[in-house]
Parts: sequence; C-alpha cells; structure tokens
Amino acid sequence: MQKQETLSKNQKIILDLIEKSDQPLKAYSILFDVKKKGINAPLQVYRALNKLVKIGKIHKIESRNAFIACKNSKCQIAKATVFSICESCEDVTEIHDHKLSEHLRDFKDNKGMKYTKYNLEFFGLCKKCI
Amino acid sequence: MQKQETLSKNQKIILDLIEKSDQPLKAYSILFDVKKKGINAPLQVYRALNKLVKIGKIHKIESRNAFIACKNSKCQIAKATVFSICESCEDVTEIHDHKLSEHLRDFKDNKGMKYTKYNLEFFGLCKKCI
DNA sequence: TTAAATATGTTATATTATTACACAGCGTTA
DNA sequence: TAACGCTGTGTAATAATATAACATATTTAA
Ligand SMILES: [Zn+2]
Ligand SMILES: [Zn+2]
Ligand SMILES: [Zn+2]
Ligand SMILES: [Zn+2]
Repeated sequence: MQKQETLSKNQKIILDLIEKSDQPLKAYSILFDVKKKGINAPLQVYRALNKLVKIGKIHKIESRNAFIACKNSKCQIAKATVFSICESCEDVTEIHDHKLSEHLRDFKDNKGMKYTKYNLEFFGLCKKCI
Repeated sequence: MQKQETLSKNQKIILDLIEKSDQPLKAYSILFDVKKKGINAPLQVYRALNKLVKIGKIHKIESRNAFIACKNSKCQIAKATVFSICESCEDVTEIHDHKLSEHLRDFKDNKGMKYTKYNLEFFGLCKKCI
C-alpha cells in the first residue's frame, strides 16, 4: 500500500487502469485508453509496465502478451506466479495454492541451476465454457 | 519416430533445423535459415511451427517467443511442459521431473476449471553463470 | 471419384516491443 | 552549490513477432 505512493505519474495512470480490470489488458489497448490522459507513445506504456512488473504490482501473462494486476498484498509472488487460463473465453485467474507453491519453491533440478523465479500457466476450460 | 513420416515438406525442413539446435530458435531466425530451401515467407514458418507444436515435436518457450525440439519420445508432454531458463546466457533445458509432473497433473483449483495443459518456466542462473 | 481436410505460396498488414536521442527532476555527496 | 547518478518523461523511428486474406495444390477418406 505504501509503495504505491512512490510511483510516477505514468505508472499510476497505468496501474489504475489495470487494477480496474479483472482481466489482462494488452499494451496497445492500454495505450488507447490512456491517450486521453496524455500518454501518447507505446514506449511510455511499456516503460510503466516493465516497472510495475518489476515491483510486483502487475504480472505479465506470457502466453497472451497481456498484463494483469496482482491482488496479493504480500507480494513475494511477483517472482512466483501461477495462472489458470480458459482457452475458450480467455478468462485468467491468478492462483495461490499453498501446497503447489511449496512444491515449486522446493524444486531442484540436477544441473545446479539457481532459481529465482517461476511462472506457471494452466490451460483448459472454465466452468462456464465446459 | 513414425509420426515424422507424415510430416509435410516444410514441416520436415523446419523440424530438422530445430532438432539440430539444442537451444530455442526464433521464428525469423528460422525463416532466415530456411530461405535457401525455398521457404520465403513468415507464414510458411509459422504454419509449420504451429503444427509441430500441436503434435508435440517442438515446444514454444512463451517468455522468449522461441521454439525448441522436444527430446521426449513418449510425448504426452506436449501438453505438460517444464523448462529451466538461465537469465544470463539464455540457456534453456526441458525438465522432466516425475514428482513435479505428478503434482502439476493432480492440481485442482477451487473454481471447477478443467485443465488440459500447462506450461511452467523456471528462471535463474545456470551453473556457468552463477 | 468426389469431397473434405491439410498444406502451399504470396502479398499485405496487424500486433508487440525496442533503440536512440534530448531533456527534466531529485537526492547524494564532494 | 556544483557535479553526478539515477529515474522518469516525451518523441520519432524502427525492429521483431504474428496473422489475415486469397488462390491453388496435394493428400486422405468416404
Ligand atoms: Zn500476484
Ligand atoms: Zn471460459
Ligand atoms: Zn517435451
Ligand atoms: Zn547461464
């Protein structure tokens, strides 16, 4: 809650917009929406998005090139994300499953890699679309 | 091994190229490489890539927009992929971890979604880059 | 052998993302 | 205070990734 105050003008505008949507937004759709607020160029959007991702306020849905707000206040989670994605209606939900998180956090490969982050995307059909 | 015989000419050319690389290739780098074989347009590459992904011969590394051959012969795995990615040298390895696969396969959310697929990408530093 | 399904070739275009450059504001510190 | 590093802004141009639309060919299967 307090970190928000350190956000810049453009970052606030774009975070507000993303937080108002419960579904992922694409960069150029964001650009379209914030033109009325004086943000005119893709780069202005991407710069804000990159920052917001970095500090964990939003996440990128990699398979969709779209950005969704993180609802989780204790955000280690920027570095440990799990999403469910309906391939019919494209509904996206962030998942917080304690057991699953544990398994992912504890995962060690046999190559001596040092992991700092992961992203997991589940695909399927939601209740409505089955 | 036998499914390969049913691949079309373009699909074979592109699969061969990807299989010769142990690292992910990007679509336009593939396009560049197969121009000598008479494949001239992005769409020809993307069509082959899409098909190869669909039948599990290759996987897309979503966070990198790149494609890597699947080394696993018993390919259910097209629908259940795990990768480790070094953020320094960009080395990518497909992971087959039985225990992890079980946990992911058995995962159920509380929203009644029916999952058919998942993709997990771990990020960090490989042995060489630590 | 005809119809459906799959693949090809080509052109154009849409979508996603970055490079490069000029400059502004702010806090540190020499 | 002046110099510096750091972060952010604004703008133009361009790069990189991916698909639409259309015409045709080939393979498969009823
Ligand atoms: Zn989150
Ligand atoms: Zn749905
Ligand atoms: Zn595989
Ligand atoms: Zn490395």
